[in-house]
Amino acid sequence: MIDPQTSHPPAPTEPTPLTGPTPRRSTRPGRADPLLDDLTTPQRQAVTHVDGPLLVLAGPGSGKTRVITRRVAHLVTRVGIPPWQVLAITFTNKAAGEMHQRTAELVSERQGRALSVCTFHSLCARLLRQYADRLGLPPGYSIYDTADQKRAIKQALSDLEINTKNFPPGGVLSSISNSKNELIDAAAYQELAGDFYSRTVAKIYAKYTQILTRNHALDFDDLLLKVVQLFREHPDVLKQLQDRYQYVMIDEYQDTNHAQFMIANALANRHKNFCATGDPDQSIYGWRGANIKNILDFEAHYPNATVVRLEQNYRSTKRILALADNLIRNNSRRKHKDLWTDNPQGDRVQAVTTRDERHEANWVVDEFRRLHDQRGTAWGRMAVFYRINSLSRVMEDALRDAGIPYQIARGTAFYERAEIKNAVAYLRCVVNPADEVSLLRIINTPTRGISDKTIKAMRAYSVANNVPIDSLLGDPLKLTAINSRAQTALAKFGKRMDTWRHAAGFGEDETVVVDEPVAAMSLRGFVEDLLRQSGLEDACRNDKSDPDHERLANLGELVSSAQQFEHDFELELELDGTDHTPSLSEKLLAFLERISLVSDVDAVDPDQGAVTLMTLHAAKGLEYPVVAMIGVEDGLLPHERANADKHELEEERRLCFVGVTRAMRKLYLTHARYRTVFGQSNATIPSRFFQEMPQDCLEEIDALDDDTDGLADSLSQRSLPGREAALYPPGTLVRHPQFGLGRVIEIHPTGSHTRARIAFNTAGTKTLILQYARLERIE
DNA sequence: AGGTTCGAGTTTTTT
DNA sequence: ACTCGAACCT
Repeated sequence: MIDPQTSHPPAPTEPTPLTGPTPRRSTRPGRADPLLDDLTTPQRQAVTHVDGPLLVLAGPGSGKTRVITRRVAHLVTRVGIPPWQVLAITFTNKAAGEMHQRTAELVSERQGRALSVCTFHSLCARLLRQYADRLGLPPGYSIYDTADQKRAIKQALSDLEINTKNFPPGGVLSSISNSKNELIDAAAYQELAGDFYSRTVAKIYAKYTQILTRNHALDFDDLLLKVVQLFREHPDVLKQLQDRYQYVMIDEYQDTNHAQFMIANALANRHKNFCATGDPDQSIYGWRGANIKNILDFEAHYPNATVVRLEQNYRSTKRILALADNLIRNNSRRKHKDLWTDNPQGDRVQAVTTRDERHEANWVVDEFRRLHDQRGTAWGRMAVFYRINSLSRVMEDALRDAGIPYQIARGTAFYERAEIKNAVAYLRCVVNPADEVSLLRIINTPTRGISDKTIKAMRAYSVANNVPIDSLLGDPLKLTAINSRAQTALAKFGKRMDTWRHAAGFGEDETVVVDEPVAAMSLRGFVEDLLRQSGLEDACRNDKSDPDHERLANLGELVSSAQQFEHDFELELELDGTDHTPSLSEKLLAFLERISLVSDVDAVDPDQGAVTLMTLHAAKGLEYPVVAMIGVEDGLLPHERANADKHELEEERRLCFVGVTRAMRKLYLTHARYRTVFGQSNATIPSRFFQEMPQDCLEEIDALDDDTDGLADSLSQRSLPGREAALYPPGTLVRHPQFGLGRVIEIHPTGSHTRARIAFNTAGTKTLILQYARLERIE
């Protein structure tokens, strides 16, 4: 597969075999090289940089991915660096996959496979499995997502008898998470805690850590934290890794947090071949602990660093770029770049005022339909961005009603469904018996006679005697507080779990050798059996609240995804050349790890031929010819929670900048006069960011009088746009009920509508749709 | 034991 | 408006 954007074929003269001539440490400048031919001077400078620290400050659409992939290919095929010495870290799994593929196209198949391209979290998960024994980690540890974390926090709160009112789990969790990212553990947090709130959080933090340890579980932050710990406590491991990964590249460096900074630095510290790419203006994860100073202070950390600025934009029109540039100039905490482009001027960016969120969604849908029907723009080339997920709903409804294909970038949504979470919890329990959060989730799901009372008794016993809760399944007689019927139910369930565990190849004691027929079982088969034997499948089949058996279908989908994963995983190992057939237990471990680390954008398929809906955060790194940003209102963008803090406001501005710069040709920024929140309609104010955009790049569209709710659509179909236009030639003096007197500047029919640009005396210049604007001709 | 109803909290963004 | 948990009912 060749990227259509790559205008040249991936040089057939390659590859240079691994066993080729002695590595050359320089390239010959005069000779044509397909890796360098079509690059600009700064791009080439970045690509041909070999040793020593390098910072690439890449503006939006400046060909950053191309530079990274070319640089890897250059290192491998021109300089002669063994591909397995190259480590490239990206922000999402999808980005990793794409980068891996695009790089692999430039080198030999064999070399491509030997490259390491992954995210920080997947790298860490892998290292922790590999070096589990060094840290005393159980190899089957669970990775807790936010929902699991909240349950653990709630458990901590109830163990400590702390009121969830004053200490909301979410808030406590984010305090803990921020601390972890700063490498502050529970003990250090306690030291720093001054006020009552922090002192209490310190207690919860300690308890939470204890619960996770007891459950053999790590949260997302722990993945990073434990690797930092691994490097600190085991210098030999670090040295081994430093020598293996001599060339370290980190993309989206502006979004790395302190822990990630420590990991990257530790890895690159020995050889100093550290290439960071990113753009401080696109740093949008500060709330998650990302430290923009990592990129701003790069040169201070590496005084001899080479810095390359990529300022030419290949993506957007002049107007879109100028609008973005003007906006971002309002930030103070940045490294200025002179963004420019050779692309055409393009249309003005349309700033659209609509009545409410339904009207807004319908306006976007109508406009997209017009572009599709009249200009032949494919659905897959259009996208809608919003600040918060809840805005997707109206948009979805409108697209569905209009019969337009769409996809939502919510890769994790599937795994958040209750039936899927249950199934996954079973799998986790099989792999990790100590995982109490997962166990409690499924112990009576579907119901099997284990009541809340029984569960309470189990927890009480487990806490009082400091024994793992799962041990009670094998020995329920210890629980004197419950009746014999409950004890039997527990024992039966314990037996069931043991059978699965054995089938999966996880013996209770390490000496158990897996039987032959068991080892031959597939991951798919195992998941299927588990769904059937656990009763999950029957529960879904008999679920009366789900007549379409959607849940059952989802379970089927999980089986398919297990099968798909199994196939990919085996293929991967096979291609790796390692002569090793993975056992069921290995496959299961890897499958669970994958499930835990999927991200929202991972599900976006650009070739699906559907309009794509996503949050501004998920949009980073993507581009679309047509983009509509909805809900561009104060309180939403910038978000109200960011209003107070100057830094947070700057982050909101960067978020807006990211959204704007995704657009290649057409951009719409819409806001609604009234928006319904919690079922209550509230008046809104257009985003203050509008005032920071250059007016000559904007076109204000007033859609307040449009009828895009479908009622008058049939009427407007009948009107003749051409004739209407003739009635209002440019120069005509008109009166608008709201805007007063104005003069028509230009007028043109567009499909069923006629648009008129009118300069009003007091209300400024607006573009109105003639059929809806109740205009009056003044003679 | 299991289902139902009622009330509270929810919505910022995510690996 | 919608989801989740706790109390309450069968």
